Amino acid sequence: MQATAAPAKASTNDDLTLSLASVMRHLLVTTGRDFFQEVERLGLSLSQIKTLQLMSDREPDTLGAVAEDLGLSLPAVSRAVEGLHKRGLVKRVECSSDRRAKRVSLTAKGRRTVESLVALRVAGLRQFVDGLEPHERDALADGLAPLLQRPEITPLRGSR
Amino acid sequence: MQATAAPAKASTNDDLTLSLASVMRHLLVTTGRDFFQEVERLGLSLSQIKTLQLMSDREPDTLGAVAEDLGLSLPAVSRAVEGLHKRGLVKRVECSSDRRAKRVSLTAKGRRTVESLVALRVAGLRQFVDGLEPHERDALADGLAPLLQRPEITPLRGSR
DNA sequence: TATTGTTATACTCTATAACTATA
DNA sequence: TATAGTTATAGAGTATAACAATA
Repeated sequence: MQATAAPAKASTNDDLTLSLASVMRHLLVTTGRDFFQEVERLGLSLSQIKTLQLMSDREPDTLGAVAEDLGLSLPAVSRAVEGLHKRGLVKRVECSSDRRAKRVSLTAKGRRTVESLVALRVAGLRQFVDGLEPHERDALADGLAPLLQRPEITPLRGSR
Repeated sequence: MQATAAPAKASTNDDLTLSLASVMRHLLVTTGRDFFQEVERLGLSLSQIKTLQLMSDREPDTLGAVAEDLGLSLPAVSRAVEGLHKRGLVKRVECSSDRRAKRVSLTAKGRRTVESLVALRVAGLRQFVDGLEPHERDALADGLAPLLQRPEITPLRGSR
């Protein structure tokens, strides 16, 4: 199979979709290990992890809003947050304007925990990247660069 | 920060890792919706989904082997498989050489179910791909192509 | 006696419902 | 009376332990 006159059109949308699926699957299988191991070690439930992640890029918010965003029931979030509170990962402050409501936010410890979990995820990808040949690495970087210009693809910020 | 003499090295491994993480996160958030909705509709547990997926590219195997591969306890798999059996998605045949063991495999219906779930996942990615501008699409295809040559990245096969 | 799979029991997480306190 | 959050209860799903059948 050699390129003739149509060099760039070697790939249909079907092909590209399958390529993307294959690479994503590989990365998911490969890079999740340490992350889930750490979650297990921390003794946190999936809902608690999701809550931490959600709160990490958000102003203090009510339990109801968190429940809504996570697609969980209010009681489920209430219990998840209770557990996070016991571990000192979040704080709850009574809302001054409506004393029924409470605003949840991460503590410094909670923020550190989220960052360490994100770092583990990123570390898995980093291993993959480090294992690439230069030509693979450069091609991938060029392939991703245009996508990062899209407003809906929020850039993940590094640890510093 | 402007590029001076090193044009192609605009991206460090750190940058590339973050780019990859950003795009993956976007795709995961974006493309999972229909899939999980269908899982819910089917009334299958996550362990049952994993079991179906595992068995879809594997010869009939024992419950113990499945449990081992999924990182689940044998009883958990036993119950998951029992549920799948009730729905007609798997069959269990007593092993002739060791009558304690049973070999599990997908039925035709089970295979169709897996295929429909995979199709939903792929459809989400396909939507993303279809929404790309030509230059984004071509760049991404060129960026992924070298990776697909790697033996550890198993190509996903299309429905036909 | 060891091993494969099933059944028993206890635990976690969830959702719905009942409740408490504000509004 | 309605709403934010908590506590009560019941239902999945899991793991460990006890069991049955076979090796």
